[in-house]
Amino acid sequence: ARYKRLRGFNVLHPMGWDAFGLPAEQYAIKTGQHPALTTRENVAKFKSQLKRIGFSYDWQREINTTHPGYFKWTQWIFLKIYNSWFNPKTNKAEPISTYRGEDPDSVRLAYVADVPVNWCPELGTVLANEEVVEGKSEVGGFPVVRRPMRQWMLRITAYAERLIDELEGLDWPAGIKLLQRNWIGKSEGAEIEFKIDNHDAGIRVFTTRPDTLYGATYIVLAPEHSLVDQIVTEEQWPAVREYRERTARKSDLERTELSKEKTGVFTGAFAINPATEEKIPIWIADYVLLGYGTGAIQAVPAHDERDLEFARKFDLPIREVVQPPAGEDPIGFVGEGVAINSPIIDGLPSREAIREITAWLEERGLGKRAINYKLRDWLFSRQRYWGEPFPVVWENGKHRSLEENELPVVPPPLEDFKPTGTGEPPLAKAKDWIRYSDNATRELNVMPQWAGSCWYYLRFCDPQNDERFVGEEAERYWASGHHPGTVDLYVGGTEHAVLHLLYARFWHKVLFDLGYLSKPEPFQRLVNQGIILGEDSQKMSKSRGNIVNPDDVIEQYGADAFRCYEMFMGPLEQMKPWSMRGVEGVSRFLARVWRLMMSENQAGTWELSPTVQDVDFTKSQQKTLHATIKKVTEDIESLSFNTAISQMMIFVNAFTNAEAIPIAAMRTFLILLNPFAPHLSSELWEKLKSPGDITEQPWPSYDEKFLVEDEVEMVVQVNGKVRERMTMSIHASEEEVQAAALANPKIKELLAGKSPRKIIVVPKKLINIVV
RNA sequence: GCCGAUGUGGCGAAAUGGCAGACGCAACGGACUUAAAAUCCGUUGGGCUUUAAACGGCCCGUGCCGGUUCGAGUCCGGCCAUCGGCACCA
Repeated sequence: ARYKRLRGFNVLHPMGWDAFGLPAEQYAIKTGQHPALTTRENVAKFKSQLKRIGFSYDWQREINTTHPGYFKWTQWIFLKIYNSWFNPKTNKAEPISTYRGEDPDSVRLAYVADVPVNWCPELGTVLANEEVVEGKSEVGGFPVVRRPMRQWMLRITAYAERLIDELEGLDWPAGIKLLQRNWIGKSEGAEIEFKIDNHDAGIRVFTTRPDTLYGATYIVLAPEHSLVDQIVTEEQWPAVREYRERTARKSDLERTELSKEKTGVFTGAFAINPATEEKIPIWIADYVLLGYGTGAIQAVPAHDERDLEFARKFDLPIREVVQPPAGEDPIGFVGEGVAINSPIIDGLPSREAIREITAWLEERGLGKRAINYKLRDWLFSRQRYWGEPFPVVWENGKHRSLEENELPVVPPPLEDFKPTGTGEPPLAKAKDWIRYSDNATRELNVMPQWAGSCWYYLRFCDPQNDERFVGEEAERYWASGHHPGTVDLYVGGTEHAVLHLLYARFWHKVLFDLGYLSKPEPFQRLVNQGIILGEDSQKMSKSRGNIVNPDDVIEQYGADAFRCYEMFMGPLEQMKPWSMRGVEGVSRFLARVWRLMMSENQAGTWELSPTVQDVDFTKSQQKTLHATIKKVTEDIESLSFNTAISQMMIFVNAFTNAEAIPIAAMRTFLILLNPFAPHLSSELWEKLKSPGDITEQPWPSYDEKFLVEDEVEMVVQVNGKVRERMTMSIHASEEEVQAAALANPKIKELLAGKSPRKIIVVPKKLINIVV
C-alpha cells in the first residue's frame, strides 16, 4: 500500500474489526465478561500492536461490525435480500414486488424453513454447513447433530450458476476458483419419475447417469424423506421406525465414520422402473442424503460403488447395462462405455445414451434434464446473543420486515447473554425488547458471524455515511480503479476460500442486481497469503508452544526488521517457517543501510558520514542504482517482495566500500526502501537533509540505457556443456561471435579438428557448438 | 478414493527454455580487540584430479523413470513423497 501511494495511486488501507460472532462470544463467556466489553478491550489491544508495526492504516476509515452505525447497514442489506426474489427468466434478483405468484414468501431470497440443521448443543446454536468440520463445530470443536428446526435461510442456491460462471473473469489463483467450483458442486443429469406400485404418489430421483436406468434394480430414499410415511407397509413399520430413530441420533460424524458399512431397511413398497416396467423394491438408507438432489436415488448396483456394496449386503439384483471399453468386468464399472441390455439405447456410447434416454423420458413426461448443486441454502440464523438482530417482527404467525427508518435494531443489553441450551435464543430473555407492538413480537434469532464481514470492503469506501450503506459516488470512485473491479487486490488466506469469499460474492451480486452497486464481483484480484509456521515448521499454536509474538520481535529488533523479515522469508503465497536468525540477518541489513550513510564520531553520536557527498555517480554506481530501481519496482508489482529486498541488499553491498557515495543515489534508494522499512528510511531521509517528506516523493524511474554495457561475457558451450567464457562487444555480430569461439584455443582443442554440425548463437548470452 | 499445490545446498530461498544455487542464515578461516560482542574481508553443492602450494582441469548434481530440444529446475508422459481441500453429492 505504501508503494502504491508513492506511485500516486489513491490507496485505501483501512482497518476493520469483525467482532460479532461465536469466537468473540465464546471468549466472553470463558472470561465471564460481557462481549461488548471484551470486544472493546481486544480492539484496543490489537490497534496498538498494529500501530507499532508501522502499518500505514488509515484510522479515519476504521470500522467495527458491532457498532450500530455499521450493523444498521448490515440489517439494511438483509432487508434488501428479504424483499427480493430471484427471477429465473432474467437470471437476477428483483424486488419482491415484481413477483406475480401467489405466495411471495416462498420465493424470497431470505426465508424461514423447517429444515434439518446442524445443531451444536455445546454452543447452543445451529451452524451453517460451512462451519461444521468433520462433524464438529469449527469454533470450539464441539459435536454437532442433525435436527430439524425452523430457521432463516438465504437462497444462495439461486445464484449457484452465476457464482460458478462469473468466476471465469476473475484474476484469482486457479486453485481457489476450483475450490469454489467444487464447493458449489454442479452436476448435470436428469430427474426421473418412478411410479409407486398401488399408490398415487411417485418418487422423483436425480441421477447423473440416466443411461443406466435399465440397471436400476431398486430405489433408495433418505430416511427422513417425507414420502416414507405414506408408503411403508404395516409389517415394515417397526423396522423403519427403529432405523429412522437410530439415524436421527447419529451425529454427522458418526454417519460418515460408519460409512464403511452400509445400512438400510426395506419399506415394503415397490416402484415401477419406467424403462423396464418391472417392480423394484423401495428401501431407505442413510447413505442417501435428504439435502442433495431429491433425497431419493435409483440404485444401479452394477455401475455405482455404493449401490453395489448395498446390493451385495442385502442381496438385491445386479444388472449390467454399460459395457466398458477395454473388456473389463462390467460389474462395478462406473466410467463411460457402451449401453447394453437397454433396448432403446443399446449400442450407444454413454454420452449419446444419456441424451437419447433423457429425450425419451421427456417425451413421455417421465423425467427431464436437471442440474444439481452440492451448495445448500445458507442457514442464516443463530441462537446466540452477540450478533445482529433480524429487522423482522412476527405477527399472527407470519414474519414481516421492519421499515428502513426503524433501523438499526439494537440488541437489548442483556446481563445473562449465555445460550439457553434449549434452542431458544437468548434474546427471549429480554421480555420488554421482544414486544414490538400489541400483536407483534421481534424475531429472536441473530445473524451469523459472516453477516458483517460480507460487505465490510464496501463500507471502507465510505465509512461515515449514514444515508446509505456506501455512497454511490464513493462506490463508483473506488470501483473504477485501474482493475475493473471493486477491490483491486485482495490478500487473504486460503481459509476464506469458500466461506467468506462465497458469501461476500453472493451479497455483492444481490446488491448489484438490485442496482445498488456498479460491478457484479467484489474482488477482482485475489492472492493467497501463506501462513507463517513456528520455528519447528509446525503450525503456530499454544499447545506446541511455538508462538512468535510480534511484540517481542519488535521489542528486540524493531518494527522495520519485523516487516522486512516477513517479506524476505520467501514468496508471499507460500507457507514458511519463522526463523529468529533470519530476523537477525535482516536486522543486520538495516543496520548496514544506516552505517552506509551515518558514522559514529568520537563523542559516540551518529552523524552524516563524510563519504556521502554531492558527487557524480561512477558508471557502475549508476548501473547498480538503475538495476535496483528496476528490480524493486517490478518485484513490488508482482508481489515478489523477497527478491526486491535481495536487490536492495546487493545495492548496499555494492556501495559499502565506495570512496564517495553520491547523496542523490542514497535519496533514491531511501524512497525504494520506504515501503519496506518506513521508520528507518524516513529518519535517514531527514538526516540527509532531503527536501520534504519521504512519503510524498515521486517513485523513482529507471533508464534502460544505464543497464546495458559495452561488453558482455558470453558462454561458449560444446554440445550444451559450458567450456569457456569470453568477453565480447555487445555489438558483435553472430559471425564475429562464431569466429571468436572457434578461434579460442581451448575450444579448438575440444573440437579436435571436427567440424561443427550446428552452431547456435544467443545474442549477448551464449554460443553452443554442436559436433 | 477424488481434486489441487509443492519437491533445488546444512537451512530460508533465486533462476523470460540459455552459466543452477542470486540474496540471506548457519558453518569455517582471517582482520580489528588484552579478550569477547559488534563490525569488516574471504571460503562454503558433492566427488575426482593436477600441483610443493595455488591457479586450473574433469565428472556428477534441482524427488524418481522416460520423452521433446542444440540446450530442461523450467515443457510433455508416467511414478513416488509431503502438504492442503473435498469426501456416501447419486
